[in-house]
Amino acid sequence: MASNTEENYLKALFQITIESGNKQEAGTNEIAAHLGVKPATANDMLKKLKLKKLIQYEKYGKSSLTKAGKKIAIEVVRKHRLWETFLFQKLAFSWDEVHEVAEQLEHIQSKKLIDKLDAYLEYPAFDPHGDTIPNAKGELNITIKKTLLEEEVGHQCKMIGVKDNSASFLQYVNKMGLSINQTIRIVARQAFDDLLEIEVNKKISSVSPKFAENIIVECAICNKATKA
Amino acid sequence: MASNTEENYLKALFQITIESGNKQEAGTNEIAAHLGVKPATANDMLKKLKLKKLIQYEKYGKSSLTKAGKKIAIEVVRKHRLWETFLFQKLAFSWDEVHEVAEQLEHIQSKKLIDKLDAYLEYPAFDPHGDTIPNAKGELNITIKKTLLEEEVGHQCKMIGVKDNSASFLQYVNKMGLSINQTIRIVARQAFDDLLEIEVNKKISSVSPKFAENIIVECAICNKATKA
DNA sequence: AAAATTAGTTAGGTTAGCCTAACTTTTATA
DNA sequence: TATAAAAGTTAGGCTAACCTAACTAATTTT
Ligand SMILES: [Mn+2]
Ligand SMILES: [Mn+2]
Ligand SMILES: [Mn+2]
Ligand SMILES: [Mn+2]
Repeated sequence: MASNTEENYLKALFQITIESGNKQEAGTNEIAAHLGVKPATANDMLKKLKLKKLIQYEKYGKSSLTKAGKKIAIEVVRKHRLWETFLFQKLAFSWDEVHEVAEQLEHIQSKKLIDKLDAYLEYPAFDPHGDTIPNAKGELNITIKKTLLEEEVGHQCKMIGVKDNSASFLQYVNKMGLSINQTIRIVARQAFDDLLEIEVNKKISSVSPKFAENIIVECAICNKATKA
Repeated sequence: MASNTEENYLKALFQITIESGNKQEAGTNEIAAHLGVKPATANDMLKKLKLKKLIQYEKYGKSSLTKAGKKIAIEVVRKHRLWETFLFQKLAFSWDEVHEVAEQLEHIQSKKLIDKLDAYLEYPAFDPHGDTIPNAKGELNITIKKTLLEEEVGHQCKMIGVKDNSASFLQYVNKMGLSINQTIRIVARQAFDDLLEIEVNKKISSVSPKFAENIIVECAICNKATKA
């Protein structure tokens, strides 16, 4: 069983590699910076994780997850995102409050708990930030985060998250009648000032490009999801 | 901020003293045994907790909680019991599965989380074992655990927990139409064989004394709750 | 009251996870 | 290609939470 700290390293490596850039590896300093520890500390841990066969690592080289390490990393990500969804949907936490608490909850060890939580939330596909939630088998749909700004005119999409987590933006979002899972239809894009006309709940309104690029959407029509 | 381990020691001291016996103190060996560590280990921690002014302790003497220590202990107990209630009521865990997971969840640090969870559960007074849940102010109603066996004939009471957590007993309980918060009326007590006639959901049935002493009830009529 | 038992303490040691300071290897730049 | 900068490693040290073994104090038992 991996310790909380080991889980954090595996998650960091996963996020730096698979999620962010597309190279399947990360340097010691990069990992250390991501976790807020010194390179010397990360170095110790990388050697330990290698011994446990959770990562591949050679002196002076980059690190990458083994199959076993990736499995653990994805489980942690799954727990993190399910807890965020729980906090947001059931306990009325705001977007910007969920992450910190989920950092703690993601280390609770109980397969049963997380699978029951998943069922209780009705198997959500996305967390409140619009990130994909891996399923119980560890399958993760890596959807390219698409924003409302990029959505095509005429298409109907679903809001699945936000990029900006500031209270002011979230209030603005609420005022526009938008929330997670809300259906949005793109009515038109004004060439003159780039304003986007959208239809929400049968009401048409206009939003700025700046606003639109902070709304994450999913579109059944132009979906190009891939399995990881 | 107290570490998980410190919290466990404070909770242990609380449970040994206030809850169990009625002396407000416990010995080093007793605490060590309760936590499954060696006396030498507990001794180290007691000295540390004394330094932090969370307990009173003198060499070769018994230990007791200070006001600050008791506050933390009660917060941990509150979290433990609220999480147990959540697992039981919302995630359909059985009585005997909740404790282990709650041992982990009780250390999550977020005042907001626990207060929101409390609200979400509609401020429950008892956990699935029939133990009182301290409120947000740290007030704890120490109700003497009363069983169905001791309930008076004619009284109407509410089932708040069970003593026996075995799967077989729980199934039996279910079969009798009983569950948490279920109202039970005591119809009669047969002098001949001590069988208890109870009314549940307008249906009358008989239960053995052995059965009755494993059902924890609360009775509005004969309630003698006290504040701690 | 002495002896035996139990309770509690101290000293010294381990491991995980962190650090700083000094060093080495790799990579970038002149 | 030499040199400087960046990246990575090693050595040695710290604290929290555990341990064992040896000790001392308090409490029973005889
Ligand atoms: Mn997060
Ligand atoms: Mn997220
Ligand atoms: Mn419990
Ligand atoms: Mn309980």
